[in-house]
Amino acid sequence: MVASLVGDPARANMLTALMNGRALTASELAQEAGITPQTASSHLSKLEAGGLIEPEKQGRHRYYRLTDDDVAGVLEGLAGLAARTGHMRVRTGPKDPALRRARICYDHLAGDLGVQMLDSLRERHLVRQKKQEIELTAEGERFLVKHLQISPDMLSHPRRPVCKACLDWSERRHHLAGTLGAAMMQRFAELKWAARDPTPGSRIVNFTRTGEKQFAALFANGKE
Amino acid sequence: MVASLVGDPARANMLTALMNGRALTASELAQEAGITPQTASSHLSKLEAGGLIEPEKQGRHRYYRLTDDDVAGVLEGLAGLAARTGHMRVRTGPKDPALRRARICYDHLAGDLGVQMLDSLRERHLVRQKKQEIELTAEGERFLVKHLQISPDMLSHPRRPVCKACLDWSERRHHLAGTLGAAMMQRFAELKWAARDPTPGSRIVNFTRTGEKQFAALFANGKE
DNA sequence: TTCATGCTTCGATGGTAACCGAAGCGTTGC
DNA sequence: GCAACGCTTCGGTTACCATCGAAGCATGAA
Repeated sequence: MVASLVGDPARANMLTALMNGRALTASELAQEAGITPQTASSHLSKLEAGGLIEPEKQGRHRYYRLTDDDVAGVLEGLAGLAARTGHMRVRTGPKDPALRRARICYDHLAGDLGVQMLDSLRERHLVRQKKQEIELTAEGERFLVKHLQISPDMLSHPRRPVCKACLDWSERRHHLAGTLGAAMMQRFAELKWAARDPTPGSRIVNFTRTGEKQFAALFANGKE
Repeated sequence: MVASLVGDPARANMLTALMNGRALTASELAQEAGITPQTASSHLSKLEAGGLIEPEKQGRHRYYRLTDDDVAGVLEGLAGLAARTGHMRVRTGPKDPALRRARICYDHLAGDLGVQMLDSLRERHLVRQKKQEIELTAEGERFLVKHLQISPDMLSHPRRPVCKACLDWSERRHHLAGTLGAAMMQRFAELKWAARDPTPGSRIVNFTRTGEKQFAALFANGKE
């Protein structure tokens, strides 16, 4: 049964580590799960037999990746159910620091930097938020035009809200979604501040050195 | 962890028995799983604590049902993965023929007819699919407007893809999910082609006589 | 009240599987 | 050749948890 495979904490940690789409070696996965290589080897053969992961030999390394998007989708679903009950596993969210820091969520910025950005906008009254509803203020509109050359007209869409709060997987706090969230992410890419990781299937967003500085200056946070 | 709950064979059998959407008593579930009532009781409290099932007291009976469609959806997904490896549990898919033919998966159409629909769309190049990604073609958009009065603008959603492949529990093949899948199911209901079974909690979708004809005409399949 | 039914709690038992140490095997590099 | 490295296999230990018998606690019927 597939569920029992995912049910074991060690295996669940391994699968979580593979959720970013990249392949990892057996030893890396062992370290992720906090177990010895020989135990990990046993787990990995079971996961492979169950069709959840696929191996790829490369020299003396063995890389493992999730079999396909169906597997990833079911794992997301399970994580979703787990999150509802509040009975989250101890290790919450992605372990990969890069993935934690900045990643793509659909088409906008998520992770540490995404949360920080929304915090900054809220703190300086560039947006107003109550619950999931976010509203762009007049100052906010001026800010966007001045610093990011984003005009409010570009943002309206028949069915999609301009601003929306999106719960962050790793941070458990909100980041900015909606057409504005997407437009800002696109602008960061155009300005060469950041780019999606070239690895196929990766959700990591890499910031350049200067991009990170500019970003930090623009979205400074009072608490830091 | 949710997965470990589903992982136990006895609990899995109970959940499978509940997959038709109806509520069953504790003793019935014990019999389904082939265990004594006291063991079943222990399992049921765990499933309830995990948020997978909900109890309803009625006299000296306790009826249990799946919490909601999300739970059913994730269970479908797990069953789909299990089916792929050939390591199916003895009880394969839904027993009820009506459930096999057409049922609700989250908010879209699943079962024999759901799979047939996506097959037809793909075959006539109304959608393009590679793996889990499905894309609506220009012809597809025209088709939707002409035959189902569904305009593409209605479909965009900040957090949900328009099209998505969803692995079918009984058929082991994909059917159509996403906002389009939901919109089409809704349209079928509005056109009185089909309706969810009135039994509370049931996931069966009943097609009317004329509805079935219209559906078959619209989504004819070359192989049949 | 008294009894029957449906379900839960308690306590003890047993089987399964995760886990690690040690040894084995294949690959890479010197 | 030899050594280092990455991973797997084997054996034995341990911890967890599913399981059931017996008793307890409700509800409903007589």
